[in-house]
Amino acid sequence: MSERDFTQPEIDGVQLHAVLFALSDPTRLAIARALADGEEHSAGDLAGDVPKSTMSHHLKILREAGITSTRPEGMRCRVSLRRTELNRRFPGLLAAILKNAE
Amino acid sequence: MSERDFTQPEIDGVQLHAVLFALSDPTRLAIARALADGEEHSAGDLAGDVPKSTMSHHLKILREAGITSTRPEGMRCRVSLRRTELNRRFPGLLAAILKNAE
DNA sequence: GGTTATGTTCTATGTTTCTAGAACACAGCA
DNA sequence: TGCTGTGTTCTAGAAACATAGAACATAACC
Repeated sequence: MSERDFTQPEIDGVQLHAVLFALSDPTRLAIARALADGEEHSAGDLAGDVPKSTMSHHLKILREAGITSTRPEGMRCRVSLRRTELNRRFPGLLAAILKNAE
Repeated sequence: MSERDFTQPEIDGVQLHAVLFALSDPTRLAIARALADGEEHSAGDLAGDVPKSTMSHHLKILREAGITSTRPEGMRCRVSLRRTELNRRFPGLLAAILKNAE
């Protein structure tokens, strides 16, 4: 085996309350804001002074809530917002949250 | 003394993550949806088969998050959405959540 | 192979949250 | 005053969550 497992839910299975819960944590909301530039970021890039195990935990919650997508690239990982998909599933939701998080 | 205390935060002090957290619980999201008709509802009216102590707990969280307003009237209480105020504080947020909760 | 860099998983600790029964408080009414 | 309806507060147990150190896994490079 190989290839790390970054399973993420299909967009149609994403639950509204899970999205709201994931973004109700200040640390995770900050991560989402950082990803709002549309670029891929590495976990270390997003971490700041948060320990990496804690960061990994938060990224997992965001990923499993359907908010982010994580892709392995070499020895780091690339995290991005599932903006288009989320907007199809919950029109206007992510935009409203991110805008009001400024 | 008298008059039950239903203190609610001033709208400018309402925190986004608290709003998201309050609505991340399915029971509370259902309460918010029921209140979305713009009418005042009593706690018992909203309760369904949820025990009243549990209901009181959820209503308190919604109230302290700044989402609802509770007014005592006789021996019952009147709960309503702070829709206009919330929309001023976080434009488009509540509408996006309620619409996607359907 | 050995070393370094980047993250994940494991494990443990403490906090918060959910649920709901029991007791209490208040309002209305006979 | 007593009785009933409505809801809050108290209390406790279970479950979920946040945090973070330690160990492990993977990738790149010497």
